[in-house]
Amino acid sequence: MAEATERAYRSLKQDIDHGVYGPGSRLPGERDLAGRLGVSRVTARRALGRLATEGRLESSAQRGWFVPEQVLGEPPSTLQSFTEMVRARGLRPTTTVLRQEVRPATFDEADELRIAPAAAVIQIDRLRGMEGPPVCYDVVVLVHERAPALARADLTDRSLYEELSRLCDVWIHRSAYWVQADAADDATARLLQVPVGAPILLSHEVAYTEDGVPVLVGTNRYRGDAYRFEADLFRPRAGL
Amino acid sequence: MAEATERAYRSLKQDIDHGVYGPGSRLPGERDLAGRLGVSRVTARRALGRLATEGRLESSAQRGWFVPEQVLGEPPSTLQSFTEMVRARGLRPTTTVLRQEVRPATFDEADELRIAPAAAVIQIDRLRGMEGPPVCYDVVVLVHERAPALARADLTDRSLYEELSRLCDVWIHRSAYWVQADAADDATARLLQVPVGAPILLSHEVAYTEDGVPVLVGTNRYRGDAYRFEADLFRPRAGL
DNA sequence: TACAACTTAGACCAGATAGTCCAGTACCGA
DNA sequence: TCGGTACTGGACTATCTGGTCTAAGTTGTA
Repeated sequence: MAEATERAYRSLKQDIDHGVYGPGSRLPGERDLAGRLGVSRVTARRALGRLATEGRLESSAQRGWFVPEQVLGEPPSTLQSFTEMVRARGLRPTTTVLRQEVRPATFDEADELRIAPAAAVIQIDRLRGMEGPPVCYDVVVLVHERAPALARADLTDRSLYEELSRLCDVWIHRSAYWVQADAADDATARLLQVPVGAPILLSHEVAYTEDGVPVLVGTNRYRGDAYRFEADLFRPRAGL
Repeated sequence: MAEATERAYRSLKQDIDHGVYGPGSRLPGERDLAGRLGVSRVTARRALGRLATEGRLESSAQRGWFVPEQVLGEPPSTLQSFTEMVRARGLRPTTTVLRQEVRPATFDEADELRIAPAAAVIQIDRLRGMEGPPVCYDVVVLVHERAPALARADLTDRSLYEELSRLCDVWIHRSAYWVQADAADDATARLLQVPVGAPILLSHEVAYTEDGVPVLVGTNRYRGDAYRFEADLFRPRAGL
């Protein structure tokens, strides 16, 4: 396979592996896809065709390309919002907004978000639970310019990711994530109704759009006994 | 380098430096370029080739020459072994084997590993550190049949994943992972040299080959202050 | 003069590109 | 229910591109 086709093929395959296009979903149109891949439509079609022969994709004339539903499908390393995760467990997520204001960015934030220091950001503090006591204390800092509508949006019992998509037409595509175990400090213990020193899962996230533009940094503190972070990880084959 | 090639090289380099051809952009075709530079195509190609070896240009067959974007590499959502992670930080991983024996699988293990209950498994307990005090208490249970050589392999200061590949020709492709925050119990506290109740990052992993065959389940307990779990997550585009 | 190093023009190829046309599909408003 | 419209995958064409090769021309040096 030639170089451009190869690149397009790999890029598509990776997106499928990572669940960017989940099972059963339809890919963007060939013309759109070719544009995103930086390749002509004919080349994009060659890559799609190869994925189809491998059973990774199915085409339906005049309808589109689809990711086949697979019983044994590899669950992708998928980014799931708190709201989605709670709903997936059949519970109803609750969210209380503690703070929602526009302020200048700190140096660290400006660095992570690739904006000028002191540029306007929106800070949103929320307390989140699933029908019972609070489970998560959530602090999000967004670039004001990239999501202005969120400065005044009502996020009570709503998903920030969904509102970001609905109100601001911003879609989070990738997040750089880390989690570590920590002990609850005074403020966190009070908010999450646990003893000081209780185990807390501390997570930090920088979320990007498809273009690689950072949109928000989030810091979540979960009750250790009420939350577990799950992911599927892939191991790159050395040399490949 | 001869004179004509030298001239062409300098001219092109200057154009790139001065932003005539910006990052990510495509240069005019070789024939056109050769005309503008007042040299033959072969000479122009020599100059282009030299710029390519210097990393200032990239060629793509049948497409053109491109000015590389300066990329801040996107680390994929990658499975990294403890050994690899420690090495990536420039430290030397140390591993002490506490236990290494073949025993029948429990019901839970048989279920996760898709083997018959009481089938033979290898259990390996290790204490791991990076040059200093122990950081991780690591328990791995492998299917004996799928990796028999590991029953007697010496894993002191070695990576299990690497030995798995080297001795058993088994390559871990994907892992189902979860982590949660926990408090250190007596045994863990003693091994990791932390107070009872100190925050611990508890991780659990089921590792699969490319064929989707489960090979091992691992349970790691990390000192909360010494380890952080990192991943890149992708968000499936709902419905679109 | 002879030789080597460099440059040139030209041709050919497989791969890639933009563009067109077509028939089938989905969707929306009347 | 119907019709219009925008969009889709499928197929095809003409054109361009880098990669490779050959043969001839030019220049400088021994």
